[in-house]
Amino acid sequence: MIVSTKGRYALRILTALARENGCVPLRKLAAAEDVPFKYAEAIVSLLVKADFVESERGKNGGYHLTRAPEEYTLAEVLRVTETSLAATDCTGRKEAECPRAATCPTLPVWKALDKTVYDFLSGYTLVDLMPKEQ
Amino acid sequence: MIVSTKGRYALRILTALARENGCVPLRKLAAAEDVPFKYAEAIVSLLVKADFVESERGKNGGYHLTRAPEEYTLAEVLRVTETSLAATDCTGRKEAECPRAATCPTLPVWKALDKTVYDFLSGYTLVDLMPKEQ
DNA sequence: TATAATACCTACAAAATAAGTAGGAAATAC
DNA sequence: GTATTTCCTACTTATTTTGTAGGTATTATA
Repeated sequence: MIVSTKGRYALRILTALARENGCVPLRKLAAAEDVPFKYAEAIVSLLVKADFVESERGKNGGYHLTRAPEEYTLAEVLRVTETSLAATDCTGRKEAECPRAATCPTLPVWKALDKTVYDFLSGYTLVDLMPKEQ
Repeated sequence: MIVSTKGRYALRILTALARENGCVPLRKLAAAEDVPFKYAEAIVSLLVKADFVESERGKNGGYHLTRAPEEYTLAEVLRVTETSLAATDCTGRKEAECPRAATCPTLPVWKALDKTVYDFLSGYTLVDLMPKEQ
């Protein structure tokens, strides 16, 4: 699988933030988006580290986006939340390990697949995940 | 990840078979391709069920392909060996479960991604995984 | 200044999946 | 009848994913 529950939760949280204008407490976001609150905390901490959101602490605190929604591609977001976006370990976590790599005829196929997926995910932004009004 | 160790082992076994003309015992294939023998047994049993290979039992037995190597697309093979080729649970194992499905704005994106990956994998066959002679 | 609401942090636990093993029964060439 | 093979069931181990528990630090506001 390419996109885990965690990644989809991250996208839900970000799109929920994109609908608001001010600072939104996580408890509210998590409840609205059906994300377990404590898990949401772990996820948002990744989003803060990646500078996708900024936090305000203390009472009335919460989170807000740091950019316009159309400036978050799915590729960028998922690269942060997924352990690996690579098609296989051969091009992901164990890329350096494989003794076959130099001559492996399959490796170029996985690399091309990685690029295909990455290009696809780069073609969508948060805006594409927000229900249109009509 | 899209393609597991199991799937890659299956492809190795099939390409190894493609290089031979007769019936090859699994013990030899597994040794040549660095696949743990017992795991290889489990994998080949899937390949038999999918009619990708045929077996001959008893002494001098083994396996052989049922088609020409160029008639096995990666998509076909991996659909058999991977738990799910879907980009997410939303389009895979839990497709029917999600109460959001009817209105989810993200679902069409995952479906398009699934198609992109599937089309990519349909564009390669075993032949593309076999080292060229020169 | 106390209180309540929030972000933030570390460690742990549970569930699911992937990867691999063990031990044999059934078939077949020789 | 023996050696070699496929085939079958069940189990084990490792890894990853998905969460949870319990607190500390920060801040608005009554």
